[in-house]
Amino acid sequence: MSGRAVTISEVAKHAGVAVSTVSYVLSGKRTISADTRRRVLDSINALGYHPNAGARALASRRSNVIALVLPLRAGMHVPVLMRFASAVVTAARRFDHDVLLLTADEGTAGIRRVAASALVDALVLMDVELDDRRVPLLRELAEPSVLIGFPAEPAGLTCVDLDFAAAGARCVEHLAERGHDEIALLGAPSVVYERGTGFARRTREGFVEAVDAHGLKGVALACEETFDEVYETVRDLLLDQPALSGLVVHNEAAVGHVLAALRQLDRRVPHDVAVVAICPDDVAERASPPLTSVLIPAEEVGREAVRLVMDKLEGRAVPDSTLLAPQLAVRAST
Amino acid sequence: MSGRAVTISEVAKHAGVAVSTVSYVLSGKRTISADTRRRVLDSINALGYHPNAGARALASRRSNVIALVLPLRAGMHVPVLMRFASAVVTAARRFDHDVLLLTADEGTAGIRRVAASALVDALVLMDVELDDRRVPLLRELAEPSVLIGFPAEPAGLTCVDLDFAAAGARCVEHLAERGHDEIALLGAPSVVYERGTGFARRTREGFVEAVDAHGLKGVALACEETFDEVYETVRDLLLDQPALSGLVVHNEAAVGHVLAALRQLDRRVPHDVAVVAICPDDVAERASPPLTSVLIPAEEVGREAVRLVMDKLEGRAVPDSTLLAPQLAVRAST
DNA sequence: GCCGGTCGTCGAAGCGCTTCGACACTCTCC
DNA sequence: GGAGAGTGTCGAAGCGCTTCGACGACCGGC
Repeated sequence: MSGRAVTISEVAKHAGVAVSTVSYVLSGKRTISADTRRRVLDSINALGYHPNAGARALASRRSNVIALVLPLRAGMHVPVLMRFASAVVTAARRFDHDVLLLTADEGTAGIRRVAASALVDALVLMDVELDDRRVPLLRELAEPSVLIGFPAEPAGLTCVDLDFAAAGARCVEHLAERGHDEIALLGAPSVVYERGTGFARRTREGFVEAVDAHGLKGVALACEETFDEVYETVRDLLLDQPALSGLVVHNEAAVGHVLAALRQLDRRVPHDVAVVAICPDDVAERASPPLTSVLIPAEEVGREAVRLVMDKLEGRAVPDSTLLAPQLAVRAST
Repeated sequence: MSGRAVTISEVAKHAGVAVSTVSYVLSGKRTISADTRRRVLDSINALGYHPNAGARALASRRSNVIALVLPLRAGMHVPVLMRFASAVVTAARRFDHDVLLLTADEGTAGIRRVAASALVDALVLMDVELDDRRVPLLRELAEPSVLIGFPAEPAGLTCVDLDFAAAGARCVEHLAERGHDEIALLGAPSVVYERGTGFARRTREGFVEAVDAHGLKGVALACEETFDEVYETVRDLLLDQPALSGLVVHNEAAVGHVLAALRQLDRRVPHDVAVVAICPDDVAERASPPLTSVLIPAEEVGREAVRLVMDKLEGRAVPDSTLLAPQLAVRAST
């Protein structure tokens, strides 16, 4: 292979047509006779032609690349982020776009750079905080963007996420249906609440409201991620509330430790304590016992984010806010 | 913001110089007087100029983008992959390159596409298998590439990785020094061995050889990743070999379960059983007790991979094989 | 049989940048 | 004081593609 790449004009010569005709065959922006199209396509295959991305971007003012901005911070459960990322890449390919990976090291400068240089057509930001430094920048950018997660002031932005408040409430409902009336939420590490990450707070709010609405006794706690800290938290919780019989865990990294702690404290799941998790399906299924859970629909969220950003790119109107309904999968833990 | 972007010719006009002069100021490929350079740089700042990536790629035949190919398969520990990825992005930025994220959904077609369309200048592939379908393709590509991990037949390729054989051996040595003479390796899930992933096998080989060399009794087992399976594996192991006193764990996802299983089987770490892990530092530190470990130097490997690929891009000779020496951090578990 | 309207194709003008050769200077050295 | 060797700058030719306007060929309608 290698050598110089095949260009569109070589294809045109080979097929006996004009360069522009080849371009129109590829883009479909003008009608081309079936016969000509056939000849052009054959030549493309015969020569192994691939359009040059730079030239195409220059001429069309579209790079067909979107940026995926991944902060990679403490307290985030990385496998979940990765599933989002993977879903975004797959979805973007369906729209014939590639994905440029941006991390937070560069701060907002990276976003500015790829937008100003027309390296990307649009942006998808993940793991958005309530007070996110990147948000003001987005507002002044010409490029469309979509956020996965909600900032404090989402007006004028396009955001998509699982409806975490509904997820928290759904877990409470499930436990209430099962007859538990004294329950607790073990949430994210406290640093995540302090940072004001939206999804953690929204889950807690949904939990608290549902507890009130059902007239249950319930408490919401932060939850660190080492075994020892989790053990202490669970032990103290059971000491305080011996009648506690239901637990909602919204912390992928801690969920295994919670189960281990319950084992060590001689509480059987689900007999003594029922456990509902908010976590990806694979984590729930791999746990012992497999956990009843509200799944975090990473694939769906990623796909939706891409769909929205493509709509914006085409100038179509999109809703400011897209909340995906939680789905509860009942397994052995409740 | 927005509106049309500033072009190089506007900068040239503003500074009262030719377009080519601006270009040379930016690239440094010809000498420019300090005075002219100053004026040009001022104009660039005043106008907020950012070179158009597409135009630059077209004219220079360099996109300043490298592809990062991430398979995202079963049995891989995702946080580790992510740390590699993050390191690659950061390192690439130091060379003024961006990173395009490719997953395996497209198979080898994605690699072919981004290379043929000149979207990327070079490729970094992660999580390489012994018999990797992507490898033959790399050989026929004009674009330079670097593999993180080793295929079975690495001749003519550039590969970089932790020296896993040395890591396995290092763990054995450490346990031998501590006086343990009956030990075991708990490795990756069996599917990973079957697939022929290099690092899992190389660790096992290093382990086995070192066991022989030190005249120890040792066994190497695959290790699944649910608690129940891990528990059974550990229980059976201790049943078979009651005198076993040292464990090497090379499986990030299972390491927490191994410790939980030992707790449940009333074996104290390190008093009854010493545990050495091969895993990222944060996992080792977060465990209870904190684990003596050979760290997986994701940042260093990622950085090295980028350095190598940039060298190749510049036409410099690079070694076929780069093995990073393992480093053992002693903590509370041995 | 002529007019207006598609339909299918072509040629050319860019898109914004890099890079090559040329040229006008200024030094340096014999 | 003139040859030779840098310096610093410019103009123009692309890089490979998209897209616009133009135009011939063919259609049906009166």
